[in-house]
Amino acid sequence: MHANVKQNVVPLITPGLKVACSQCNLRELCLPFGLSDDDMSRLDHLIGGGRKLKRGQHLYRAGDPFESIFAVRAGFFKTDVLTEDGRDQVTGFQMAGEILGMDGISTETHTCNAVALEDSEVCLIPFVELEMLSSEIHSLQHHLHKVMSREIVRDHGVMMLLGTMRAEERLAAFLLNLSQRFSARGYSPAEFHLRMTREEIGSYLGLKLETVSRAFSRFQDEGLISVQQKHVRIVDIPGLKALLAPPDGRIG
Amino acid sequence: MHANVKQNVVPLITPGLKVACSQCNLRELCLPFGLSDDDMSRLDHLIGGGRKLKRGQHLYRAGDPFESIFAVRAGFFKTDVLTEDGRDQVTGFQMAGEILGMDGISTETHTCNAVALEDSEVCLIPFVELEMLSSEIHSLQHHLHKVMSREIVRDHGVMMLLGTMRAEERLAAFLLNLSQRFSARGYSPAEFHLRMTREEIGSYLGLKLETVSRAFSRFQDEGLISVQQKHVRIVDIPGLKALLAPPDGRIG
DNA sequence: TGGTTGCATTGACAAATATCAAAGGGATAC
DNA sequence: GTATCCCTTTGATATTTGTCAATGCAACCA
Repeated sequence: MHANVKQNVVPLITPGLKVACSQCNLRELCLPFGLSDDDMSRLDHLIGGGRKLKRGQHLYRAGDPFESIFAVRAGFFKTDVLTEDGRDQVTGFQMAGEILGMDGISTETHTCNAVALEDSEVCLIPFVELEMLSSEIHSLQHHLHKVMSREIVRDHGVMMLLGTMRAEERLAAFLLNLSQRFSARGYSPAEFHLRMTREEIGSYLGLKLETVSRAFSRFQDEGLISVQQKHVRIVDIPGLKALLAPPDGRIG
Repeated sequence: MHANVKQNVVPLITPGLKVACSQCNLRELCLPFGLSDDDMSRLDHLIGGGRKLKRGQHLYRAGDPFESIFAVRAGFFKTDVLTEDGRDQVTGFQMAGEILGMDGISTETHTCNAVALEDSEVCLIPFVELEMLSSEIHSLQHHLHKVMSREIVRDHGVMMLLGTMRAEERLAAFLLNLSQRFSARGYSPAEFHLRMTREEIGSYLGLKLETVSRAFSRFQDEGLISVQQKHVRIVDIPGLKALLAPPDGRIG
């Protein structure tokens, strides 16, 4: 882990790493969604190459000057916020096609840390240039707004989770969310590897790692999932969904 | 309350309600921030008039088609999300100069409800036209992005609160946040009226209303605040801030 | 003005989750 | 290949918050 910190001092842009939205199989999930071929190639020219990160490396840190947003090309990230008083909250996990770094726009400084949870690859999208291009291409401008808005809506969902659900409901919602996102990327919705630790899941869900572990075990005992360390197989998706039923379920 | 629902069926645009950013004393807090006089008058022409709402009225509801964002001109709002399974989460409280409705951009449909908690007034900002103008006025475009980004950062702060703080810490953070926002608007940071019920505070903070009430009482017993129903006076701001000190405070 | 209704407070108890502690299992580094 | 370290699991107990219930307070309506 300390080794990674050291490597991270110099931002490792990989100039040879060719990226082209038009060739990318994530284009339907990512920023170029809905662009014409012509507009997409203009976006291609803007994108400042790719960058590879090893597991554990930071893509950016809170306090770094904001210059670009990032599109995850491959791999898996977490973002987290640290406060002066020592609190640490994981605010999200990002996978291929998802956009990172929009928190930095408001203060021109990143407000959270983004860390690769496995060897990963991102596209750099310089923000000043993206704004310039998006004033020319209306559909790009609108899609950028949609991406930012989607992040706001996603955050509201997390607030709902943290504000109204109990431990097992939170974990069920989390697993179903991962399942759905893997599925959208062509992976199995039922079987996947968790890239994060129990502690990171707990931080995201507002629980202690022991509580997360116990909930996993309970789900397994109940035949909802099969779990071994980081490998998860969802056996009973409807059963998991049923856990999210209303707290006043007997009434409704 | 039912009377309000009825009134709300017809959106009450108030055509006579003159609004002009250039004359508005909220312009430093609101969307026109940083615009030249000339650009501000272009924004003025775009703004589709104002709308007045009585306490309890909805500005918009989840499911409504998205057309505009709104700037709070006067008054006080809450936003909340309802799920099919009957959960209800207050996602924010908005006061003068703050922007409402950005959740609707992503799906072209509002995803939450916005309700006036006192008689209020908003400016309508038609979003299609705002995008058109912002492709011409770079500073407007950039400021819009900052406003959306600020919302994302704010949401991360709420996640931190919900994920890592205990009941009294949450309430202290909430009161300090209100205090700071009232202060920024020229009101007393120490004495204000809460526009929302204990239940709404609880929903926002992920607590039951009884827990909120007990925390208020405890703060009063400890001489941190003086509270009588909805009237709050903060007696000891540093004391409240100290409550947010690290959970591992003995160590650090 | 008096009653009604909704909101707030408080108490006693129950339930959920955190904390502390110990031990086992895998992955990683040497 | 083996030792180490980190992650995970599980148990016993403590703490926090929720639930249920009763009462009080205040504003609003008739």
